[in-house]
Amino acid sequence: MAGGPARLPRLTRRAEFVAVAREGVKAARGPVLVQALRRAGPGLRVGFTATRKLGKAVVRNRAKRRLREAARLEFGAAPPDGWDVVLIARPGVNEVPFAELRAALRGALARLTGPAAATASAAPTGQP
RNA sequence: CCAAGCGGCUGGAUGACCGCUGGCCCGCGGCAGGCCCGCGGGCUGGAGGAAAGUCCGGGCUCCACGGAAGGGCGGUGCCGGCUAACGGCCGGCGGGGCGGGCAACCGCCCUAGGGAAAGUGCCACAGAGAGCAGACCGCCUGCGCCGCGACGCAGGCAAGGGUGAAAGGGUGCGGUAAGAGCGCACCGCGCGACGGGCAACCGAAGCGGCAGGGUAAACCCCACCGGGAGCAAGGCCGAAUAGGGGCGGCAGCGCCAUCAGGCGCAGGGGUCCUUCCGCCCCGCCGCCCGGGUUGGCCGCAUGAGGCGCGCCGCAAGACGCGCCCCAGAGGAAUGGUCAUCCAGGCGGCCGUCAGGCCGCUGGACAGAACCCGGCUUACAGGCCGCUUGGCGCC
RNA sequence: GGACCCGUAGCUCAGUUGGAUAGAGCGUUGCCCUCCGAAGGCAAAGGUCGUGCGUUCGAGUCGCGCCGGGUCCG
Repeated sequence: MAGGPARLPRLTRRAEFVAVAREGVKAARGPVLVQALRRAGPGLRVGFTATRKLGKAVVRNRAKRRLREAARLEFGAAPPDGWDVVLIARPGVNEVPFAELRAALRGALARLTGPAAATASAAPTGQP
């Protein structure tokens, strides 16, 4: 089928998260903050963050699970190619309806990686 | 039936679609093939009673291995039992509280509970006096004074007042100048033959005129226990390589040898300190630099394991038999979206108390990270048992 | 995974061996001063000592259990 790989390629190293936060662009929509960084290679890599300030372990784990499921459904059809994306959970991520969470993610991502944002974003590979 | 207290158990169910992850099997591809790797498919397993806090106890691993004595530090503290062990659990004892009863006594609940007649410290304020006894008001006798009162002096006393958390037994009678265990009775207290109990302890003839205030969650004493670090322990593979380098300090004696060096003794170090012994290893100590701690695998899930039955025990638990295998992630799986049902809550309607129907709402605390045994803390709702009290019925 | 530290007035902090009035500075409020304000002066209010239980005659202080915040090592 056209569902792509079952498991999205993931960001795992702390350095990768720091790079996306420092050099990428970001947009917040409701319960989710999206950071994105243009990358040289093909494909899409995603990382998920839920800080200790968000809540206890059960709250953070659930937040990342909901974000992961939303990302799977949103990115599965048409993954933005050549991007590293970090999804950061904000308060309310576990209380908002799931459709709303998907819409927020879709909106933020469109602003960052859409055609209008391609020119606004600085030279993607021109980092020192 | 209701309420309270105590103890224990449980911690929604079924299904659909889309996903994650461990194991087994099959197919395709990489490969000459197996192993292995990638992709796809099928079957199957996939959070907790607290997974939490990290407060204790262990297993396991490393610190080269082992033994003895002393010290320091830390912990525990009625008795007996259970346990691998514990600061845990069970059963008793002592103490305290509540309830019932005239009482003896009975029931429930709580309990960090060794030693204060080894020593040291502290006991503010008040008060005359606070740990050693003490005299402010006061009581009594004598003298000044023939008598009485007041006052003064000398002496006796500690009953009463007053202070305090606590004032060197309490009440009553006798006794006395006034008093005092000074004497007596009862109560309290200390010692205690003897008896019961494994023990804590219980009972107790008799003796004693009453000594020994409190504080050890103050120091301390006594008894018992404890080496340290932790799965990022530790090991293997890959990669890289060097049992690495620099500076400063200390390296004694003897023998052999041309040198390099070797051997023996001494000395130093080796996971709290000191001393001693066996054995092993190493030049040693301090500071600095470099490498490495970024990958993969093992450890890593058969265990003081669960469930059932029998049997012993008041119990905690022990034993025997049978059956079962029951999570293994790694920015970290066990999820997302719904439907119905079952508890619960709210509102409305019907109805003879019972109850029935409809709609809405709605599921606590919380997420394994090496593994066990406990403790503590969080927790919606439901269930069971015991005790006490109230009401109703027989 | 492990080792610790700190919670006292609105804020920053004192408070020794337990002892009875829990203080200081800034801030707040009121009054004075001034034409008005600032500064200054005078005065006052403001505290479950994070929380619960215990030891003691007596607890901010001692013991235990929790809650919250923070630090360090790997």
